[in-house]
Amino acid sequence: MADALKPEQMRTYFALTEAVSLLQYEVRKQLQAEGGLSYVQFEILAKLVDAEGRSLTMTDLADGVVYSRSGLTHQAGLLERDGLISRRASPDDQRATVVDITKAGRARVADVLPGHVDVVRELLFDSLSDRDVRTLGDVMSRARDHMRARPPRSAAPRRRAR
Amino acid sequence: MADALKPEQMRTYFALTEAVSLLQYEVRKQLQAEGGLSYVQFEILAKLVDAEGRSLTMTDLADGVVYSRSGLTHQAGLLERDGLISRRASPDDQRATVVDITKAGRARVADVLPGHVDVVRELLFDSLSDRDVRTLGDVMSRARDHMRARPPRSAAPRRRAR
DNA sequence: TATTGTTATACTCTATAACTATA
DNA sequence: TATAGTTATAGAGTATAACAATA
Repeated sequence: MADALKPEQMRTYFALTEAVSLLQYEVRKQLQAEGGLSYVQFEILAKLVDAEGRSLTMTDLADGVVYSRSGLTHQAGLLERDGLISRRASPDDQRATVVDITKAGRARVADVLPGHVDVVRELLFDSLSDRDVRTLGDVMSRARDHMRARPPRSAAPRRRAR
Repeated sequence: MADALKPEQMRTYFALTEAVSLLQYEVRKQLQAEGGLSYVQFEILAKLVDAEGRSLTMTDLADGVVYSRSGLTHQAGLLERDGLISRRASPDDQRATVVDITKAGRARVADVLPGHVDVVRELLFDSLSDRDVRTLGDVMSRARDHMRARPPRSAAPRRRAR
């Protein structure tokens, strides 16, 4: 429980958070401007597109998104209001809600995706070599898996400040 | 203007955003739980601590933070209300507001920093070798510099979706 | 009893625009 | 005219807790 990070770790942490913050800012702006979508809404639609026809439950959608259930319900409500998704009771489990993406939803994704990709490429990948990209992917995949493997969100309370 | 990222780029983009998202979630939770601070508030205090006595203007603080002026004013107002910073007119430029961190502000940072560092180490650095850390730092520093070098926020309008 | 999902509600964050004051 | 900062206001996101329905 040392009280500081090594200088190299500090530098890395700051570079990582700052770069990602800049990227996120631009990505959010693009999604909003070109598709009227929040980032979460885009994530939901992208997951549904990725599901390739299989319909997903609210729980499936929540999985991997670090939001509360009610937050997801809210966002799904907005997407449904705009006709981008539809919801219905699951045939298998009457408690579950099954979500499908609509034609309009797919069209919306198709609308914003090119711009989204442009932003990511221009901001992030234009400054990285293929080798950098692979290395970055390896390192961050490892980090992500490590974080995912942690005890959920109900881990032991963090150390007391003192 | 190709319409897709290479598979390797996709993988890297997803790993990066997912890992950082998980990290941010935990960091925010920790700062709120142990110090009642939003992430932005913590950033402001950290910048002031880092300034080592030199006082910063609101513009200095806004620099590097991708928020609106009014947002910064709001957050600074909260910090001042809680006695963590103080504001006064600049002696040099009457238009400017000079911000200083108070004793209580420093104490608050000292309170939350250990827990903050713990979270970052446990979630991020525990899964990375020293070599990974250096590489990640190099790559993300380059990316950050590239993003910072971009035309501000008033760049040409993004490509039209089509 | 546990799980799925929604609702009601309240709070926080952020942005836009109008405004004051100084350079 | 341009810059520094604040205020007022409104909108969007998120969370908590209570709730209904099903497993």
